Amino acid sequence: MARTIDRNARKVQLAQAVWQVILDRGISAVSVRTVAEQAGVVVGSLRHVFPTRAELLQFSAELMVQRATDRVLTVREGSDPAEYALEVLKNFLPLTADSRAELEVNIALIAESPALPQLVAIRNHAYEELGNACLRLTEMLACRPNDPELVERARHLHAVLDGLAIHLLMDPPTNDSTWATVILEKELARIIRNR
Amino acid sequence: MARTIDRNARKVQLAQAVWQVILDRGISAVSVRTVAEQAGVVVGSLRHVFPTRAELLQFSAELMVQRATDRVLTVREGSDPAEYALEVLKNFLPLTADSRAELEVNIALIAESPALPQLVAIRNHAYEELGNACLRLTEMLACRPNDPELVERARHLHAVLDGLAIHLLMDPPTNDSTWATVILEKELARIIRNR
DNA sequence: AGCAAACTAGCACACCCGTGCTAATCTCAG
DNA sequence: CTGAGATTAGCACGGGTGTGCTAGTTTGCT
Repeated sequence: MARTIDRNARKVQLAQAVWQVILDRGISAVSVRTVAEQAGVVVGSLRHVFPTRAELLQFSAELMVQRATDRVLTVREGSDPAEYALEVLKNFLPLTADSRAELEVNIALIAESPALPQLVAIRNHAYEELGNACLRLTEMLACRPNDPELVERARHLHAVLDGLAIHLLMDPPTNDSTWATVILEKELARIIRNR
Repeated sequence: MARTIDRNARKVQLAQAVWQVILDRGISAVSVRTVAEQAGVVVGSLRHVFPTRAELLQFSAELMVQRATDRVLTVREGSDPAEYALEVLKNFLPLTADSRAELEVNIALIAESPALPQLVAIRNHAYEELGNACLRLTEMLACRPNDPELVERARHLHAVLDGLAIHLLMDPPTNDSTWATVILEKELARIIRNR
């Protein structure tokens, strides 16, 4: 054997190159050549890890979802449930350069799904997970676990969350974005008030 | 002179071909050749109307915004303000095949904006218009025109609207979608209740 | 040291890309 | 009918695309 070295690290490096190309030049500019160049490797090396373009994009999408998941798992449950919920949900808003890029890439990959059917499964899974998270937080805030009535309320919250995410993406990144978290707080307060 | 015929109709025909290609094969598949083939014309003819690819995509985006605007303008103000507001806003949700395709194309074009900077201006304009519409409806429902306090409430509504739009896009088109309008009604009811 | 596996590097092919360009065809005003 | 401008048709160029393929090079276990 030889350098069994971090094959996964190489994959991550290449996925990040994919993201960068998407951010800089749009999804149409993503090719094995542009990505390899962005990553500073030759095409042959890239194709040793990802034999086809589809595999490259699929991994890039999966890693992005993984990143978001990991980020939200770092939030520790505190004393105040509302504060905890807010912290968790803020992780799904593009408030930092990283999460902003994440969302931008996400949208680009969704737009490409007609050509890459594998991507819709990834997207659907992430969507369901986020929906479940909203439901769990709603049940927690309302202190009524397993109440089917809360499903609609959770969907409402989920809609606000994704809507805010898009609106933040429209604003230039330098703009003040506290208004978004204020609206999110209001939405959480509604759930608590109606508990 | 010769057939000064509907040059604009031809443009519309080509724009629709663009949409169809995006829907079927993703934004990356949009080229002058694929679009011309989809429209049933040769590349030369397409390029007589749209000399460059950028012009083709720009017009396609603008027409899409125009379509949505036209659609919403057909709603007549009725007796019940809440009902009127709901009808207006429902036009921005992908509830029909047409509006669904519209949103899908919209997202694809947004994803391509790094490569086509003209698209972000179109997108921003549409976004602002929708924001203004939400504000006007909110003021109407709350019976408090020009109350700056309503700006945040209108943004909240706007977020719910766009969030629901995305969620409807995730669901297969055949699925029941009344839940979305129910949530929208609830959001409007909140505005009225707090008037 | 030796060697097999992992990795890098790159050539080659057939195909699609946008666009400049010319020639043929059509259609109506005169 | 005639001719001019609108429209269609298509060739050609340089360049980018994904991927099959073959050599070189490195690496670490035995």
